[in-house]
Amino acid sequence: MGISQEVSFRLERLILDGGLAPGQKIPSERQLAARLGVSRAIIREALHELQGRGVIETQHGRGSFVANLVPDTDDHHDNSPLMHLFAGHPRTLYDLLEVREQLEGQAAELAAQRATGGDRHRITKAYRALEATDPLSNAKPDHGFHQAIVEASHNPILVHLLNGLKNMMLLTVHASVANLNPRAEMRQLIMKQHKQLYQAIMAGKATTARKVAMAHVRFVQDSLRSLENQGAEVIRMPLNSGNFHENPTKRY
Amino acid sequence: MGISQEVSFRLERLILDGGLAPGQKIPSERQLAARLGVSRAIIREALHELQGRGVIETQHGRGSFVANLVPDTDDHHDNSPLMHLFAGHPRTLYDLLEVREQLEGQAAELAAQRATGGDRHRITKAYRALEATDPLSNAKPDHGFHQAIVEASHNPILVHLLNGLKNMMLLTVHASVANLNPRAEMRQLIMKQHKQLYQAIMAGKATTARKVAMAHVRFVQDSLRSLENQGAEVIRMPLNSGNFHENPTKRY
DNA sequence: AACTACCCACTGGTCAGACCAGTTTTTGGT
DNA sequence: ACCAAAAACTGGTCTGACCAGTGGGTAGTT
Repeated sequence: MGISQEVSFRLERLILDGGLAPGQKIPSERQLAARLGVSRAIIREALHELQGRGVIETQHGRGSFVANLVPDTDDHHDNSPLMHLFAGHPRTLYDLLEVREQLEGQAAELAAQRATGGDRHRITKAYRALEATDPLSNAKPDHGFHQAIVEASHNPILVHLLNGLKNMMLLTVHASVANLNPRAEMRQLIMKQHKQLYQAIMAGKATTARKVAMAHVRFVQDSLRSLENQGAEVIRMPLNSGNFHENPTKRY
Repeated sequence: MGISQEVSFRLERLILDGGLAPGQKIPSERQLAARLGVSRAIIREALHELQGRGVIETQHGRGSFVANLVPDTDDHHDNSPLMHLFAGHPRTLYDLLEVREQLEGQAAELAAQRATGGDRHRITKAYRALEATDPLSNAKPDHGFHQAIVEASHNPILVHLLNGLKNMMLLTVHASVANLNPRAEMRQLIMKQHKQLYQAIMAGKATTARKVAMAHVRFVQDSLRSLENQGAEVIRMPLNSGNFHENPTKRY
């Protein structure tokens, strides 16, 4: 193992084992270099590695600080490699929606073809709940409705994939965007889409259901895009870079 | 954001977008530095960050390689709920193909729209290799061809999902079925489909490419079904197949 | 005394070039 | 055709310099 790795391990050990609390400042690069008897370049490489792991955060001119690594340990499903790929790559969100458009369309089509009595009942129930929630609806009813449809496709693979994609979405997109329907027009459009989807599935119109579902996803896609063009911050950057601009680390 | 971070993002993006396969070598530090117009130190810091995230692995004297991030996510093949579905449920294979039909179709469509010069070159190369293999071809060239197409879609999510599905296929379907083209007619049909797909993508005919790709998957589906009706044992039950997971990940 | 401007001593960020240490390829002699 | 030395790669480390933000302190102003 190279010196660089050794240093990064040593630093990590130091941080985890002992005195250094989240938010605390770690010695400057030059100090570390002198104290550990290595060049500053090595220190920088080691720090970048820790940064990649989300152990520390660095601020130009101020120093490096121990990151809040609590979330890192308790839900480890969002540090999956795929999530990392995602972090901070806005385009990937659209890649996601691109795929989702297909799968959601297929789910709707299959649901229209295959929904049993029980499925129809569940879908209807979810749809009514969707209609009921008026103004500041959270995303839950929406999710329930789509979930019921997907399950009615009777394709476990599809259920699984869409579930995964949805989780990624939720992790990536600001919650506020998830219910991006503060504007009345938009809410009405979405409700109309839901209604069309519901009716198509209930009528067993597979092709229509597919089209409507795909249009729905595409609509969401376009909405996000236009939001983004308006300067809204759509993507949430996990762990590093994101929050220290707007929310500088507390001083001590 | 510093140049270093920018570079690491750019590299990460390159890895995903270019669909660089796990295990694949990335350019040397000096090459990257020259090509991106930054110093080697920056490249090293960026690489260390990616290393910290587990995106790449580095070997002294040899180079840096794209880490196996897929196995990490599909490493659940033991405890994944998805795998449980498979055990003893032949129908799941068809569910799989059902979804795959969609995604392959989309991949082909996007490839036709987005393939760059490099993509076209890779696809052509894979296609020639496919043509060359005459009789008892193993599945590798076929896989290479499809893989090249999927990667040309420039949608990392799609790449990831199809990769996962393909792995499941391999785990589920008897190898003998993978090359289910002992019969000349069948082989010719498949080759014809490949040709059509290749030409459509090269010609940039997105809709045609999608249709052909979907038809191809459906053809495989039908073939498997008819094989099954002839009494062949198509499904391999993962649970009692002993050591199937000793080495599911491909080497490079 | 309070406020502002400025300077200076920090911090991290980037660069250039050199050399060491492994690996792979090329080469040259048998 | 073979095998071993040499050359041409690869990453690993060091050095010393300079740029770019940050913060504290100090001198000058009000």
